[in-house]
Amino acid sequence: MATDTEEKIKVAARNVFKKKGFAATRTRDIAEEAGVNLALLNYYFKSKELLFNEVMFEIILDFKRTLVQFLNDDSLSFEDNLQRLIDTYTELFLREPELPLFVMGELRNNPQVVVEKIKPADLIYGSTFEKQLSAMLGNSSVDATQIFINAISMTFFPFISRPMVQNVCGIDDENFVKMVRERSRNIPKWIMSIIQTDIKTN
Amino acid sequence: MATDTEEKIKVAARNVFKKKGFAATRTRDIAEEAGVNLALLNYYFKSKELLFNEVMFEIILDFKRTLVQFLNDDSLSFEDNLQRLIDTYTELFLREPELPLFVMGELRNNPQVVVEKIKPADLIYGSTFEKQLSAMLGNSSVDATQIFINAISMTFFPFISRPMVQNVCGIDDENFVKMVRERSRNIPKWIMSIIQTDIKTN
DNA sequence: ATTTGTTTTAATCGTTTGATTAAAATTATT
DNA sequence: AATAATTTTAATCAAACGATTAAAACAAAT
Repeated sequence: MATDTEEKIKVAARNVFKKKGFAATRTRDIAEEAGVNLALLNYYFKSKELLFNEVMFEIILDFKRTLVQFLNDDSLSFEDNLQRLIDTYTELFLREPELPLFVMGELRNNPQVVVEKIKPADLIYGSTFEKQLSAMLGNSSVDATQIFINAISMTFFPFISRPMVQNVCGIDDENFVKMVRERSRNIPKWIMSIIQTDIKTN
Repeated sequence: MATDTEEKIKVAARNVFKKKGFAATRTRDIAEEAGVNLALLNYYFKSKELLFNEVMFEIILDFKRTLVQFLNDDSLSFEDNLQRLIDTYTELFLREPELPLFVMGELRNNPQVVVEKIKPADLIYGSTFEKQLSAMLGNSSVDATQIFINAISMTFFPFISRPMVQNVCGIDDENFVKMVRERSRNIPKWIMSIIQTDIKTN
């Protein structure tokens, strides 16, 4: 059972680490953000590194949860499942804008750890989602994985390159939210276009 | 005219900064990588921060160059221009795998500086590429910018999430290269699918 | 050949940073 | 209420880090 203080530190650590990454955050930043004495970080979490690991694993799991949640629902069509997946990630990233870049950064710093925690291959292969997608593609030349990568790319990347996107589109924060929500509605349609053209050309 | 030493430092700094980011790199790392005395960094570049800025601006400009290069060639069709753009970024990222994540990281740390350096809106609007794309879309419901974002997303994101992609696809480094090259050939086709479906549904 | 200017080096400085400690404050137990 | 255990605090430590310095090594100029 986590103390009140312990929880405050964890929340603060999550915020600061997410925003600045491991190397750029000082333990004093976290202590200040938590409104807590510096020594308490070590009292509860031993070291900066262990605190980071604990926080990072939680973030990674939040990230993974969305995937797990909507990959195995066979009561919905492929397109509806895809729509839900994209919607959920879009809303997650709207709530926590630093999440995607943080995860990608960790993926660079600790590829094997992150991949081991998420195990994306294990999640996708054998899932309802993958079966639906494969069935739809038939013996098309491009495989299901590439289509999946396209969907994730189109969903994630605008958040990672947000300031650039806002400049290109000439929009403020408020309209960025509208834009990604509209993209979220469009991406399944776009994916279906890709699939269908791909089927026809074979 | 840059000294030999000065250039060695810059090259080393570029490599280390790209890999680890500003906060995580120590000046001693750079000195060692350059095979040069630590004090020479300050002798030639005043401070770690100024060295970083110099290196970062060069990286950002390398990044921008590809965009500038292929956005205004009206001797080629839209699809051919798109193909060249995607090919060039793909080959750039194969040569410098840390580039996309580094730029995105800087975009988070210093959004206004990076956007000001690249000015993507100024590059795109009024460009041949944008005119070709807009002409193709006509009065379709989705605008040219979204299509452009899709192309860039599908091109960039696999590099940013590389370890994840390699796990999902079950491929090693060598086959990752093959995969992104194949994607590079497919993305223009996929983009055309999106455009054409979008036109039809309006 | 001597002087002047430039580049490189080893040593060291002052801060910052993560971590520890010993005492104080608070809470729990008897 | 007295004692023991836990939590919090202020002060401080040692290591790491960016930066500086003074002297040495080297090159250029006269």
